Amino acid sequence: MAQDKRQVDAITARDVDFAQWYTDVCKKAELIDYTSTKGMFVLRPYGYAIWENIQNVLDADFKRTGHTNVSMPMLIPESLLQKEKDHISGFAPECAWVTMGGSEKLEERLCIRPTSETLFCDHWARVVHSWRDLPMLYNQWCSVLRWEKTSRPFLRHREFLWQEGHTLHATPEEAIAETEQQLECYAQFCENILAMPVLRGRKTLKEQFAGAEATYAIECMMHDRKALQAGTSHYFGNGFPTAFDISFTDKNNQLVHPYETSWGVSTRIIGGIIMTHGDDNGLILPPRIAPIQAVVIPVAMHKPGVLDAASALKDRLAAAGVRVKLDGSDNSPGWKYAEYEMKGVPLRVEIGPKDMEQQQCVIARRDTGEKTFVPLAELESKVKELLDAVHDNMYAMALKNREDNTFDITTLAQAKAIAEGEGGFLRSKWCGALECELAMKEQAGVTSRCMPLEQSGTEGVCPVCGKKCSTDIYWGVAY
RNA sequence: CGGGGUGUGGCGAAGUUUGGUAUCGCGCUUGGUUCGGGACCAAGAGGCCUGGGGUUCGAAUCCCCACACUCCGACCA
Repeated sequence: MAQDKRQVDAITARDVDFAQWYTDVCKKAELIDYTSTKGMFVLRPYGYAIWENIQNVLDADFKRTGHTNVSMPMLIPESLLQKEKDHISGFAPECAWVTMGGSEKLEERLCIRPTSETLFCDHWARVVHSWRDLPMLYNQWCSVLRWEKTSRPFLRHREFLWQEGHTLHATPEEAIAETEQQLECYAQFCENILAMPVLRGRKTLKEQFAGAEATYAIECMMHDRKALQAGTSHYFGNGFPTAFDISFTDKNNQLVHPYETSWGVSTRIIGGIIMTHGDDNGLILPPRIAPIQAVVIPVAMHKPGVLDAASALKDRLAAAGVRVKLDGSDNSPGWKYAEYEMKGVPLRVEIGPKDMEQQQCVIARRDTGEKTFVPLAELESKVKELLDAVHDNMYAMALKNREDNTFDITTLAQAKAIAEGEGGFLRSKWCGALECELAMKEQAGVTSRCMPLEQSGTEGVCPVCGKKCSTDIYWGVAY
């Protein structure tokens, strides 16, 4: 299109340089800004609004299953962090410490929380006494700090926002059920709200969370065929409760340790949304979390009645429960089209003098670019219908990308060829040996993503050692 | 943490090789004309060139040292 020449702020093409495209979108869609503190970012109003919508949906889900929100301290005494030794050895390299209080050196240094298992356990050790106190179903929305060496918007911040659920149960069965329930909660959130298809699976021992007995995750494929872990759910057994001396008297009057879980989703998932759905015109937001679901653009708005007509459309949509914005600024219509495409607004509603004569408006979809003339009488129903259609199409496109780029392999050579070529998910059997997992990393450059919960049950061979085995596993290059 | 790249008004760049006190586009402000895919005209405002040392009569430019961002690895969510 000739008009494209006027795009002064065009972003890097997605398939030319995906990393640069990603950074361009984060900045130009006004999601994020850099700060004077290395590795830390500002979530700007539009970026934070996405997070708020994610919070609203997830928080309601958590509450529906009986969880309540709490707030734990930001600082952890070193002695507390050291109680569970796998945990501290996993997190020690990325802890930041507070060593001074005012001008006084502290007797014991305090870790700025990288995660809060130890804080929850410390608290529970004080308050849990009886089986009647269980389960403890807690969650907190907070930020945590990990001293990362490199950072990228949303994908890796030194400080990031997340929610961490922590629960305590009387039996292992109950705790495992909780772990699975929360994994499924995340999976459905991704699929039904974010239009992101996920693989539900268990992590290998090597990829397991520090201190966990089992780690489950949902894995998504980004447009560049790399993997992003969108959420995790851990089963801890009673390792932490034992280390922290949490015990309760059960129904048989026996003093026993309870079983624990934790699960989390962070702002990283916003990076996943961007990299799953975006295109060369910028962001494409899933309608169900888009801060603006429809933007009304008046055309030739100096002409009599146009602005009033546009305003009426906005009011009707707002009354129908649609998150809608009217852009009455004096930028040209074309400028506004490009602007809201960059910001990923799912629907654009145009109204101008010609439409007013016809008692209609124009609705353009962000995902396909398709424009439809809609009689004004059908505005609300059509907008809702299109929002669902956009969601469904976004999901279908993302699923197609994953399916087209998932390959069954039986040898290391095949794995290497695919990883060095276009990339994608590799599906194979795995014998369970760490050496074979490491060989995949060293020779093919891929790490294990997960062992899917749905196992085929068939027998095959490990692509590295050739041994007969039946565990299905996915490999890929991860963010 | 290793290897590359970059740092000049809000953004993107030119100027650096060959030192002489900063240029352009976009954006911003004001006024006017426009408005169906990033409008046009006019008049303005805004930078001691990432920071700190050094060389020099004189440094955006040459030399050291920091810092930040970015890409590729390693590591990690």
